[in-house]
Amino acid sequence: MPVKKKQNNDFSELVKSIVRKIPRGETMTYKEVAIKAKRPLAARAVANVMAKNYDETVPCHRVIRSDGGLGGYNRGGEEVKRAILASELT
DNA sequence: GCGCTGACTGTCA
DNA sequence: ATGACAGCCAGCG
Repeated sequence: MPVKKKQNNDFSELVKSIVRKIPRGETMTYKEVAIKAKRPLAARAVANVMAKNYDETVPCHRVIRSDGGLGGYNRGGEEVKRAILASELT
């Protein structure tokens, strides 16, 4: 019983493309991604794409909230975020 | 077609 | 600074 995930639509791939473009060590907020995805108000939809349709090709951990929080990938704290970033930076 | 939900965001109290 | 409310987009029942 696979987890419920969204289908791959243009929006999903678009969002994934945006996140994929994020340089390692850098982080982008859902809002920024949504804006680049031509949907400046679709921060939630972006989050959904990651949540239900996250790909290994998409470093969701580089996508954070506007508050500076991680969001839902690790849900631990900025420390975890730094750990991941540092890990890929290695 | 309607309503709910979600890894969200911004504003008001 | 914290809590609550409303708004937005997309998918699913």
